[in-house]
Amino acid sequence: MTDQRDEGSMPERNPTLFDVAKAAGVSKSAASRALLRQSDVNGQTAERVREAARQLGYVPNGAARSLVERRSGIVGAHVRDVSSPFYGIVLSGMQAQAAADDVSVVSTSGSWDLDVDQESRLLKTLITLRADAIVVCSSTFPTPYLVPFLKRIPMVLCGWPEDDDRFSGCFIDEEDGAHQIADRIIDLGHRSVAIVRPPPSRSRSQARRMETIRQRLLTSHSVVREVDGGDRRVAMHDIVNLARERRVTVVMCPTNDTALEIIDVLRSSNLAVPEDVSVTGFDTVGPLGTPSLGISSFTVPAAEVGRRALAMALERIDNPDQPPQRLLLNGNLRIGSSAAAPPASGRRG
Amino acid sequence: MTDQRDEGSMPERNPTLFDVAKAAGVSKSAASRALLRQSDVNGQTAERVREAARQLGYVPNGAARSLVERRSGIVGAHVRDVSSPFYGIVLSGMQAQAAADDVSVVSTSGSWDLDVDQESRLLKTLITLRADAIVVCSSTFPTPYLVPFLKRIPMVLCGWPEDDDRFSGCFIDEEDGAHQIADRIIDLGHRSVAIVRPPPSRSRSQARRMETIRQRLLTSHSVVREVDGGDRRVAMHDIVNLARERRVTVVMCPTNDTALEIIDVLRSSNLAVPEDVSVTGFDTVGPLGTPSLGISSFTVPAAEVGRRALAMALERIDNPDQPPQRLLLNGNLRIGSSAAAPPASGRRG
DNA sequence: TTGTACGCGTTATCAG
DNA sequence: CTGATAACGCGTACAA
Repeated sequence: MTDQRDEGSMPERNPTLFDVAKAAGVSKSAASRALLRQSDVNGQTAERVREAARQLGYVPNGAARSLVERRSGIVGAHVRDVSSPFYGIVLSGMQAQAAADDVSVVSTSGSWDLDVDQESRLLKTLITLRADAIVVCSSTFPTPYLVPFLKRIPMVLCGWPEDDDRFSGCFIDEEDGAHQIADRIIDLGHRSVAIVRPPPSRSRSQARRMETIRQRLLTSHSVVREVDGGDRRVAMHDIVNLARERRVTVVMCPTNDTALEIIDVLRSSNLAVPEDVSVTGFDTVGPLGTPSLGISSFTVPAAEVGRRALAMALERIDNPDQPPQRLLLNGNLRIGSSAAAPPASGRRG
Repeated sequence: MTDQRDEGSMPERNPTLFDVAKAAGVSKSAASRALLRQSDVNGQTAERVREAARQLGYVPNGAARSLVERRSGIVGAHVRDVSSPFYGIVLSGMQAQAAADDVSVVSTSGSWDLDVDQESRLLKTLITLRADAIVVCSSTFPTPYLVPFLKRIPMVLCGWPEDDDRFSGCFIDEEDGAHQIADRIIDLGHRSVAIVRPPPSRSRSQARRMETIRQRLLTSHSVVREVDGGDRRVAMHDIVNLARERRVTVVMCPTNDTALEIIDVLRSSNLAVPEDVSVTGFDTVGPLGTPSLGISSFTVPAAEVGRRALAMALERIDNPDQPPQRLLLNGNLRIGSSAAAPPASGRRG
């Protein structure tokens, strides 16, 4: 029954439901019902309460509400690397769906160099918040770490494919994308291909996608030369040499960032793209997706992935016992001005 | 004193402190003290409690803790547009600082097309969570909407400058950047300049930065032609014509995305960059910042802005009554291969 | 050192 | 229609 409180150092305290009730001259319960717009409340008093709430700038305390309602009304999203345009757009998509379904999405995030402990901490933040569901967007966090929570809270993975079939998830069908772009390069007539390997620690999915491309190329008896992308300077040097000596007619990259950079380096070395050598990227989203840039790449529906992942999460909140469900979304291959048929003098494998 | 609970539809319930205590054969309070590593607790029992907590996979309920401690231990970040590389990197910077200071950062986010109501909703989410402080990264959300909360919760603005001096904030010194890049273009000898205006609704800061550039150019008696960036196709058409007719020798863009696209369009139109026409961008972060692309631009310390903004927020939690504090961080001008002296035949203003 | 009792702000139940 | 009252899970004086 404390009516007085000790003022902290902050000038003003967040008004509580009690404050609103007092101002409206009713009890907490009546105020609560009025604000929740439940039916069994007098229109007069209800209006008084709402007015008082507005005057005071009342915002309900989610902690208290979460405690008694046993649900927080928020969905947590963990995004390993927000500075990646792909995941930024995924997050935007989730937000759009959230607005439509009247839930709040809050996210924890980091950068590409997070280690497992740091990501665990971020996930624990979401668990501590008692998010009603969690969407995990990280292509490096080992799923076994998530398993203990799987029985307690709906979880869905999101982004690039994850094999663990204990989990639900919404993914880009990247194997299909890798096949599409490899096939197209073969169709164009290329048989001598350089592929750029990303540093494996940075992204499992990038490594895997290039491996898939390599496998596919080999089925057409192409000659595939691998360039280690670990050291950027060395990689650029190697690529220019390969192209200049006509040992490859196309350079395939794990991302569009890399492709863009390589195109620039090649042109600076007086090699014409695509006349002398073609270049391809992957996972076009954001600014690098503008048509006029013409990077040949696999364009992915990032926002759609976010939307669907959130929808899956919400569905699992209502029905937590359903079996894991996996959704693969297709991207589109777009051959822009950075790729064309190999030059006539190009070697054949 | 309820010992039994009704199992919901979720297979397993989150274990509570009570569960841990029961498993360790002690009371809730003892368990609490053991987990909080307070001193007045027997080493034996403490270990038993911690073991039980580990066995059960206990994660404290943040709502309950927040309620009793009257602080949530989380800092909220609202980011209007996470798909923008700038804010993605700002968020990464905040996260780095948060890890160092042992606080959790959770964020709400959207995309560039959020309206005021939607952003209000997102902010209210953070207030409802009772975040201990809030960092607002939005160059369009009107500060008056924030004022009511200013007295209740430490807030700091972050990103591009905001004039309202009731607020603390950490910003890029973009006026300086605008001056630097304009001055440099003048120094290179350009006197006929096209500047691309962004659609004003999209970003106040972009509009303002171009206006600053324009003002600065006028001091050197340059001829400034404005191109409305609202319709991309029309803008591109206009720019190509201006360049082809030698009515401008340089095109200045509000962002690097735009610059990159324009460079590509110009080159496709058989205009050499920078030989025939120079192009500049702004706010280089992320993939578009790779040196080899050579976009001439103002490069900004986005991660640093995030770090400092979070540090300011934490400082205000401890000392909420301090007056508003503003921090301006400088970027670096980098003239890459996209800008050079105007061609000899370039007109003079 | 340990347990008991209370309160944080809210919703839900049940008497009036 | 309204107002007490009991939880929700946790930290913490206070008593043992």
